[in-house]
Amino acid sequence: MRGACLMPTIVDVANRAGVAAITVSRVVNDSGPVSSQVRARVEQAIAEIGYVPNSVARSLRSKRTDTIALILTDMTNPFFTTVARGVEDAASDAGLMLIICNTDERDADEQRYVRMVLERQADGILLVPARSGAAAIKQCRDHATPVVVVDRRLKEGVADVVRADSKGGACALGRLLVSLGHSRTAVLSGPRSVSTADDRVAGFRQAVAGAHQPEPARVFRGEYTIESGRAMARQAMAVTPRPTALFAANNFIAIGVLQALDEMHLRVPDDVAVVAFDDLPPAMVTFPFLTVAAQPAYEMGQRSVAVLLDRMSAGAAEKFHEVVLPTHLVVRRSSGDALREHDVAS
Amino acid sequence: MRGACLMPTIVDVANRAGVAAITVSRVVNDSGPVSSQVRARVEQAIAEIGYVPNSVARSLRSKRTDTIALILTDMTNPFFTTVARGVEDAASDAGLMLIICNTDERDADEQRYVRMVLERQADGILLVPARSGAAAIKQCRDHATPVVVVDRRLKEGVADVVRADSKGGACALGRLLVSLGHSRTAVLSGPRSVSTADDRVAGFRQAVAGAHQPEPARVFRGEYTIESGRAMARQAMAVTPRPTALFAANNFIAIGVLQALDEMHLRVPDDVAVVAFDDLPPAMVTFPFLTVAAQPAYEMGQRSVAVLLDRMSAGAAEKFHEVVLPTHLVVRRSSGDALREHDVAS
DNA sequence: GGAGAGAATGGTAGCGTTACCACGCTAACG
DNA sequence: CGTTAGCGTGGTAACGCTACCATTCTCTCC
Repeated sequence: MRGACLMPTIVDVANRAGVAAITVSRVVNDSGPVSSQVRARVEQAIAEIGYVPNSVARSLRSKRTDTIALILTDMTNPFFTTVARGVEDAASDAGLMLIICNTDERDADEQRYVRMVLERQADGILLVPARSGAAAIKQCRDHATPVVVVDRRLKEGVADVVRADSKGGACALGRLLVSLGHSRTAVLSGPRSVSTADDRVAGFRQAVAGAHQPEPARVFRGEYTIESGRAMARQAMAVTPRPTALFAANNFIAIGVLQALDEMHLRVPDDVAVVAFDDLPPAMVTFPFLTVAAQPAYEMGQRSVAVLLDRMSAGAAEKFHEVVLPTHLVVRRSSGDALREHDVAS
Repeated sequence: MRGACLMPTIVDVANRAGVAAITVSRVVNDSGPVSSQVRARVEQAIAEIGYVPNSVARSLRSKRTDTIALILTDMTNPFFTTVARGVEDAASDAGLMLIICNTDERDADEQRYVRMVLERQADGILLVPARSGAAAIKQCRDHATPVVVVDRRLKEGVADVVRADSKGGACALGRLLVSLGHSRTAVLSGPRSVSTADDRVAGFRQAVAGAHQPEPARVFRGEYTIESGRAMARQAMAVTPRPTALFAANNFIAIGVLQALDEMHLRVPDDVAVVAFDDLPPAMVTFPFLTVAAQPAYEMGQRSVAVLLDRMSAGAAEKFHEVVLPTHLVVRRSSGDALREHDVAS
């Protein structure tokens, strides 16, 4: 069978076993009554000719591909790597294969990928929207394909959403800094059109404002990149009097911040405290140092698949759900000890 | 069209444009001569009814799915994350979608995934074999589906291979340690059935032996995991006289080693030098510390796709290629300075 | 004993697309 | 002027599978 360019089909199996094709189908899919003798004959025939079902043909007929797609911004971001792994495990458990696409935050690529995935008749799509995601979601709806939006918020009731509590996590970090005696703080966040970046600013400011601090947190907006984190850290530390604590709104910004502070010969936490959103998986960091609001990335991936499966069986009529997962405050050395009067004054 | 559960088909477009289905097909795929008037009419019809081609039907007819699969051990390993990103980018450039599967080094899962991917008629498979990969490769060959083995070596001429020069990289690290004056060294490597683990041991031993050291490098074999790295580090440092330098054969082992040394209150590089295979992406580590043999992970992904595309157009007859990418020695602080006589004696 | 239920099997007709072949028409050529 | 070439277009028949309905044969029940 190796030499022949034609793979054996269900009819070949049927002929060899002396039954009808549909009977073979029933054996393969366990989708109908088959006597044990016939089943044995069919299974033997399958083994003998090395039959492998063609799921393209099956999908054309059955309208199901048992395939879902995960369209995200960048799988090399450790947070999304972990989300993706959670998705893959859950998909695999449900008998689904996973297609992965990286948009690098580009709307055009997002729409291109959604289009390709829809052409392939994926049963569902998990989308981390680059910007608003509006066009992508419309494409899916027009094609009657379920979508679940992952990690980022959306205008109410446009699609199912699974995300972490960015505002709450940022608020917790803000309260921590306030409790340590910091009153001059800065948030270094991501782009304006990205909901997590907005929420983290809002949560942090709320914590600081709620504590009746003399001045609100200063806000810097850039990209979710190391380079941008570096630039924002320089800007933030150029303000006089300079902040005593910085909040980096994601892991890449945090790394840029630490690098910039090092270049400026500022020690963390002695000269300036640093807290951040997103933890790094323990597998990637030898000695954890950053105080963070950790997101349950793996669970987010798993839950996203669960919500997608629900939507796939419920149909488009059911009203949309929003799952908001709690973040977890992990206090490490980068946030430092409580400030003494002396520190605050200087 | 949103309400109707039936998507418009090529025939709907054809009727609306007043042409035959095949003509629409030619417009969509640019696969034959079409007059500009007809093309315009067809394109208008497509836009009006929101036609999206069904590539399942196309694949059934054309025998091409424009989809490839990457079956690897664990996408959360930063090395493989980067490989996967290289694969995805190259696949996307070639108009292919990418299916990703994690085997966690389990042969059974590898075969299950290969089977699922073959059923889906993927045009090609990139495989990081869990163990020998023999069964998986046979499955692919029986199904006349091209495979490229990534990262790991294989018995000659079984399939195309794209990998890094594990032996050379390990050898370079060994020579570095020797040149720094180390004569009591240990290799902490991965499982016996994994070629990279074997090659890294062999390369390191060769460097040490070639330098006419009084004693060969001690060898410890475990898993490519943090836990195993930890355990091997404890074993290695329990030997008397204890080694002055350790070589961790991958990134997870390296992290385990550093953690174990810290727990034993041994300083790196003062008390013991450490070198490792695999670098961590700059995006994940604030202040790089480890001296490593860095693999060109992203390029490995890209090259793998290139080789797969070649194989897809060449057919199974052409003889197999092996691409071996060079590693890059990056000397940082963990390997320390040259030992003084005093250090060696103690 | 006839009706009804259900188990075991098969026949037929597509699913939506493209491969293959055929046709008519215009242009170019000896 | 007939012959060839090739462009533009269409008809038909698959690709490999399963939904749907039909058929046969038991077995049970009143």
